Amino acid sequence: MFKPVEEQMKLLKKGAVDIIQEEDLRKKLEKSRKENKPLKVKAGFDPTAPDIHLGHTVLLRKMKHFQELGHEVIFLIGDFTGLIGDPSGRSATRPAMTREEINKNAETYKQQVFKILDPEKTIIDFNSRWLGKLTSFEIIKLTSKYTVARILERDDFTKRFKAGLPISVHELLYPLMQAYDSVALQADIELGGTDQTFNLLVGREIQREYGQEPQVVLTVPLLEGLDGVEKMSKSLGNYVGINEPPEEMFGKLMSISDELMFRYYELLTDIETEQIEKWQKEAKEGQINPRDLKAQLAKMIVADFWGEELARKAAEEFDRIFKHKDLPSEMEEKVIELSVQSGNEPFASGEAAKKAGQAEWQQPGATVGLVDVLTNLGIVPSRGEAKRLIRQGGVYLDGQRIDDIEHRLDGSKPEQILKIGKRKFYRLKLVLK
RNA sequence: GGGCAGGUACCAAAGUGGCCAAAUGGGGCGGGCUGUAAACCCGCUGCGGGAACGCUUCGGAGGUUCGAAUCCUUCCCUGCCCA
Repeated sequence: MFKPVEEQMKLLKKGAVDIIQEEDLRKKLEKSRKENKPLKVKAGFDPTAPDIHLGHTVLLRKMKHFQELGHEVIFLIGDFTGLIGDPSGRSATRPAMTREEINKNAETYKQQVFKILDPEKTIIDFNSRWLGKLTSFEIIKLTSKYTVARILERDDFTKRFKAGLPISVHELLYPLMQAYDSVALQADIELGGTDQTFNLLVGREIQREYGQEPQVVLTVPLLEGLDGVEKMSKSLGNYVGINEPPEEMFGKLMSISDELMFRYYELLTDIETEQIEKWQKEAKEGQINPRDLKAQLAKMIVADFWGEELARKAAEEFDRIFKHKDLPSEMEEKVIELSVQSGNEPFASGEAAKKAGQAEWQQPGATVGLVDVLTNLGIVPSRGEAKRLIRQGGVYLDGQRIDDIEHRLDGSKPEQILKIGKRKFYRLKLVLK
């Protein structure tokens, strides 16, 4: 039933940063094969992000590898630990979440992970199931199995400690709680991003304390976000959500740097490393246009979530707009109501306008200022922002740049294409009221 | 419990009675160049106003002053040292 150990090892090692200990993993695989019993593979997810993005999929893909090999994958939602706030990778205390938020996010997770994981083979669990039941006595017993010095070894804590930043006591408990998850589940393997290494290792120690065979820790790299520097995260806004529409996804992926593109190939596709390296070389030597490679990557990733057909369409749409400088085939429609009343009340009222020699403002008929259009439609947050945008030449009406902040629209053209910056298009409708 | 140092815009960080809507850097946005890449160049970046200017902002609340981010009181928060 199970594939030969070395064959399994090859797939599992692909893209992994660390396997602690590799020998232990091999042994576990051997035992599983001999007894024809799948390994319990656990990966914990913090319920902070309501939307799964490509960063999460690096780990999900690794989970899928285990599923493909016939092992039991547990998608653990840290609903209890979410109440504490994971300090990993943080320079500040993470705010605790409410029960409602967590539940809502957990639901979203469930809906999304199956775009990658096999629903038949995935067990979803919540750590509140056991952590919520621990008595004070048991918690203290758990905490007695680890020392403060060891917890402070952790990078995040050390950094914060040295920088004089606050660390709350409950944060120190986090690694222990997560470790206890492994005890409760009797996990054979725990997966996580490299930022989780410490927590995962504590799991090994604590399992030993509870008389279990320590889990194997397998870490995957953190995916850099679109900026190529920070890790991909919702809060940094440098992410590609797996629920995003194909065009959106495609566009975002086309905006990444060349360097990052190869990284994404490595971590987000099944392309062999050798092939990626070859492309890298060819791009450098000018044999391949990096743009084309990027388009291929974008297409592949979009296809993972939306299918080939939609991916192809997204690519076409992209070319249409940016290569051929054409209009998108679909644009959001925005409607503005014009009324004679509003038209007769420009910025300054009668007296003031006259004084300033701005009699032309008094034109009869229904008009609306472009600045008002932008703000009223919620395209920009404030009028100042709208003016800045116009003044700097970022606003186009029917392809023509408008850089006059006093530009007004009347009803003569009931429908126009409003373009903001390089990539935002709207179908603007003026309705006379 | 005592002593010390701090809390400034999205972030970091200057400013220590008027010239401060607040230097500088990062980020963001717009423009240019491009391959919606990187690098680079230019501009903008509290709110309202075409502008003059007005309004709100420097942890919270009070106060001194013609005038406060800057001085005083008090409260909250953080770090360090001592106990």
